[in-house]
Amino acid sequence: MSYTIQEVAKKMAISTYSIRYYHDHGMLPFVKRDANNNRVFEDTDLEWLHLIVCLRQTGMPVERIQHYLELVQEGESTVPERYEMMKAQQSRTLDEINDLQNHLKTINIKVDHYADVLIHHKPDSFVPSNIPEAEEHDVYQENQ
Amino acid sequence: MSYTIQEVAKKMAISTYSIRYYHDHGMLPFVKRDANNNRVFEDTDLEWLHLIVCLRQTGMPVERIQHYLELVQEGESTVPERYEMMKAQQSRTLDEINDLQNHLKTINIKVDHYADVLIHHKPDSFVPSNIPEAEEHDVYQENQ
DNA sequence: TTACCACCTTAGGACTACTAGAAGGCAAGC
DNA sequence: GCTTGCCTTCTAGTAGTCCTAAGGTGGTAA
Repeated sequence: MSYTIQEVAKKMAISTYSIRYYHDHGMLPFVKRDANNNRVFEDTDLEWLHLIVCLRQTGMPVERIQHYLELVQEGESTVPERYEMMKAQQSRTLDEINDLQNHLKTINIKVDHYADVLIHHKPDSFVPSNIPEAEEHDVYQENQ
Repeated sequence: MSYTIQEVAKKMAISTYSIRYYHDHGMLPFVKRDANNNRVFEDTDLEWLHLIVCLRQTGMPVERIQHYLELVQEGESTVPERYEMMKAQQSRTLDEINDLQNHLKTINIKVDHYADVLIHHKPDSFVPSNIPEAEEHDVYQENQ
């Protein structure tokens, strides 16, 4: 199966700008062109792109993704480094999900509060946000 | 309690650059200065900042956050708009958590695969990513 | 045949939200 | 008096994405 850039954008739920950016920066090395110089995407290109989108949306910078894709093409000797990269990305993503779930609690409190104000005519509190004790971070070190 | 910018950065797990950025852009309207022109943060400022960090990290643009904070200061008449904003943010965040959990599955497959290659000496597959059917999006509309 | 639409292309600039560096002020300690 | 270390402001740079301009191609329809 072949796809146009538009079809791929729709399938992956990203913009055509981003796809061209990834292609122009060497992250989609197997994409072909047709007689009119238009990009032609095959299923393997979609698999590459799927991984790129996955890594990008879990916070890996483009430069690291480029490095990872080079490692894949270098072959089996690079498996240890790729393993470490994926483990790091795994724990990053778990942390991010955890952070988002904590943030969701804060947002839920806001939603519930405003519903109370609107439906039960409770007074609006000016306090913008209550900080749960557990959300304090004391491990953060700047400039390291 | 009063805090320096450094202490606040540590507490909130963000950089001092970001805090200054938020302050300079009017998002921390109550922050005082000491005799040496240094920023002095009180507990209410931490509450504001906590909400800013929460909204920012769940994807709300700075401009929208500024607007929200203006609404809070305008008083109770703006509760309906604030309610809509928080509900939108709630569903955005739920979607993002869901996306991350799907991406995590892809990463988990990679980690498991590399572990297999390293420990059980299975061959490395060149296939970068298998695209689950369920992850295809056909609702995406570009330029809207 | 000409007009028009819808898609593609490249090049280049604008934008957001930081991020970093330079240069300097002030207070405490030796 | 000097160093250290924190703070300040100002300016410039960055990543990644978005957008526009200007143009090419193919299909259809009056």
